[in-house]
Amino acid sequence: MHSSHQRIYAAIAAIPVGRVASYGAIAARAGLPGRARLVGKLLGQTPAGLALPWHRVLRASGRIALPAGSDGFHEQSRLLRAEGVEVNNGRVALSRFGLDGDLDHALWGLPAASL
DNA sequence: GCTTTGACGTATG
DNA sequence: TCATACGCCAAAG
Repeated sequence: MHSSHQRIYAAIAAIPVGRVASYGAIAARAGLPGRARLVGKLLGQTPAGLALPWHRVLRASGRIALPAGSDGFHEQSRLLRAEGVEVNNGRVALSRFGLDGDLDHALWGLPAASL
């Protein structure tokens, strides 16, 4: 059985440590092109405690989707910086940390442990 | 089964 | 860079 959220979780889990991806990229990676909102909604409903690198998911603009100043916002910034991702005022340079950029998209699918 | 709800994306000004 | 509009459509109620 392959529920859409299962594939979405898998796509998120596939983001290498120290890299980020947009909601749209996750959706596409999950075989659901154009369903970025579904990814966001799912994460919003996903209970904390689930071992998922949700913090590596940003908007297409490279900004943190959560409301600036909220707990989640700060939490996400913290988790990203802990992995070496530079976060400035809730923004990340996708040109350097994004998988969508022209960087090594080949990293997709590689288990984080092998990096 | 119809309506509302999104941690979104792209286009446009 | 900000705002506004519109598209998208699976889940939740």
